[in-house]
Amino acid sequence: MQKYPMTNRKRAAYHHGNLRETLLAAALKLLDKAGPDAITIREVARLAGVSHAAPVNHFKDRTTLLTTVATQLFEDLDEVIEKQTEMTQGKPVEKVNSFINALITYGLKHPNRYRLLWRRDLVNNQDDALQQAMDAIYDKLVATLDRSTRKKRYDKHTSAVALWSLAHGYVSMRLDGNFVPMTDTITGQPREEAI
Amino acid sequence: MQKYPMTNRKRAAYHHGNLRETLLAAALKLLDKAGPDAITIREVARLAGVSHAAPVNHFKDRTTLLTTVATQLFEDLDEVIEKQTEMTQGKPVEKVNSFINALITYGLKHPNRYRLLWRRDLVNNQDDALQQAMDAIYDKLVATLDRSTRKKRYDKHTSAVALWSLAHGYVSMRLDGNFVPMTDTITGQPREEAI
DNA sequence: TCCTATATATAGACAGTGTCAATATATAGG
DNA sequence: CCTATATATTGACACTGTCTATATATAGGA
Repeated sequence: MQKYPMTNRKRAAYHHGNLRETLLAAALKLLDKAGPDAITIREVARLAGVSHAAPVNHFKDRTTLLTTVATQLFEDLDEVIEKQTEMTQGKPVEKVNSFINALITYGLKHPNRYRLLWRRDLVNNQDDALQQAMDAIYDKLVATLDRSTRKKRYDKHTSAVALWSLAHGYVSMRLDGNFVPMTDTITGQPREEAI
Repeated sequence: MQKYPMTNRKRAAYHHGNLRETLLAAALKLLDKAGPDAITIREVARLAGVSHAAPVNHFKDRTTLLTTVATQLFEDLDEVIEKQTEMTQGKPVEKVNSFINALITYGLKHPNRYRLLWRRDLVNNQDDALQQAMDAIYDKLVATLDRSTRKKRYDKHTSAVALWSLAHGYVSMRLDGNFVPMTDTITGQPREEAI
């Protein structure tokens, strides 16, 4: 039993039935293939097989669509990091290691997703869900960091921002192709074990 | 004696005479005012008082224009850094300090210029002049770093990339408004003396 | 079952964009 | 003076995001 009847099996009905998710999937596909700028309302609609104005019912405008995509990506990243840090044994500081490694690995593995994450010009930075998703990751880093040291030489936010900066700067430059490609210059070891 | 006669003092002649520089100045103005995306061929032409297709004679396309602007900005930055490090006294490592400080200060002082510097999607990354301008700065950091330590614990490129990453990541996040605005969390001192 | 409010879709228009082609005008050099 | 070349204009095209008006489908109450 279908929720929305179709006039025939091939053509979608006037009402798509699941357009919101279809649009998000199409946007993600475009993102991976051609980067953040390739996500246009009209192309996404085209991929979903609807008219160019249909998406407005689910996303007020392009910014809203991209904000939703970015939010989902942050949530994905959070999950990845969660898994990585969770299965890490040893001293607490090893969890910090895992955290940063997961971040870097994600960036190098999904260049265009990572790029969208930091394209503040493409999203609504005031969006609650987006802020929450970002905060969740940052808070996790701060907490992990806080548990990793007995004597606090630096404020935990200081360390968190410094670490995150280092990782983000590194990934950005790797993705941009700036400077030397440097898989193992930081530690002299394979990157997956670096930092 | 003007190079190109004018029909009257108000209206520019058919031939502008100095359009290339005028376009670059207009682009910079737009950049500072409204960011990289605000630099459109047509708006730049409008500011210069020429038709929308006139710029093509000086810049093949928008990417070429933005590449030229970015190149000039890198050259500017190089000069600023040069001056800062040059007038820095004390141990060699103080020059490294100055270098990074100059970089961060530039970013916080000229947010939109700094943003353009790292918008690889807007420029032609294969452009010789651009690459040369970028390399000049990076090479300067490597050289400064190399002179700052007797015993090399790390490869100089390793240190350079790490330092640059840290600074760039930090500035990016400050400009994006991510996390806490943190003028002095890194050292507990005013930023101009930090790192 | 019908009726209506609401959700969801379409089509068409508008202003804006980059870029191209055809054309016009100015300048430089023999 | 005359012509090649540099530089500018106008107009067109295919895109874009967004808006309006309109059409259709669904859901829920009478």
